[in-house]
Amino acid sequence: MNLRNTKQRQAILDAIETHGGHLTAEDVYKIVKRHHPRLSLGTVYRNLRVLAGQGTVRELDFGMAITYFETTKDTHYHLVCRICSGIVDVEMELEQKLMKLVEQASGVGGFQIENHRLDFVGICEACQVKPVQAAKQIRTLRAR
Amino acid sequence: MNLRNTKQRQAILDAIETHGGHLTAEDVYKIVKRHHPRLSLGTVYRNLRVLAGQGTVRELDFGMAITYFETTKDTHYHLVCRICSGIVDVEMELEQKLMKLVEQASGVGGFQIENHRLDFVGICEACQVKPVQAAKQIRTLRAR
DNA sequence: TCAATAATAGGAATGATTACTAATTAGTTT
DNA sequence: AAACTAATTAGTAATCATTCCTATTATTGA
Repeated sequence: MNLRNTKQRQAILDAIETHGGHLTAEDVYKIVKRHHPRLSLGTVYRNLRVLAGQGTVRELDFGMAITYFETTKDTHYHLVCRICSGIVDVEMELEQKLMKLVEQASGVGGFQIENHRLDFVGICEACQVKPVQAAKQIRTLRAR
Repeated sequence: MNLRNTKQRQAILDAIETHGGHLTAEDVYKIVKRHHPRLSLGTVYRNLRVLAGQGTVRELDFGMAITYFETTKDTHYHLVCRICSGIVDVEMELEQKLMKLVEQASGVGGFQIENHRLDFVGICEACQVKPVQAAKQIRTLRAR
């Protein structure tokens, strides 16, 4: 099953690399559709999975019933606001420190670690000020 | 909106505290239903959310289209197998180290961090041996 | 150019989770 | 203990992000 370099796949990757981080599949769909009007949402999902499998893009799951995607070109972690679901990037390089700590920990056994996910949950600056309006948003986001 | 101590809510919490970690809402439903035959799945979801809001249980989202729940009584992190979706616990206490590192990082601004999520993705011992059979499983798990 | 087959568009199906509502309860007050 | 009130429940319908299915199209290697 050799991968082919289709226009759609390339355009999807371009969209993710051009627009900073944290795009939903729907976001990508809207962006790419501008130049590929016949694009199908299924194509977006399929390619995002392919690209994630290659390690070209990273899937982000914050427990909000929706998946975000970003390029793996830059390494950073995320602050997720539990009120408005906003995402802020934190520049940090922890890879080696974390790996060292895990190796020392008990329970790892023969598990072969490939990568890790770390994110911080809390309340962003804006929501500390106006908590009420923002509160509605998360309910909507969580709904399916 | 004062919380009440219903039999169902207590039984749901008991189930999570009794059975180690990583239960799905469906798991909890089946366990509690044994003693509360008229239990509704919606009641389980609602109470899991209430308990998570209280900080009594922790929600685990590994990007597998399903949410796991566990008691917050013990602190540990998780190794998630990307083949069979199995979960292994790692005993480690990083809270303070991580918090110190984040404070030094750039981009945090006025964000008020309440807690964090850290998990490691890779391949468990079993799936390193027999990768083929296991491969099917994840597709099923990911399907909605 | 041409065959082989990966990928696509479009739409239907899936399934975890949430929403809704009438009936039931826990906790409180008389 | 009876009455009261708001929280909670059971049961079921609805939601919606994501996956699946299939006929058609496009890419690539020969």
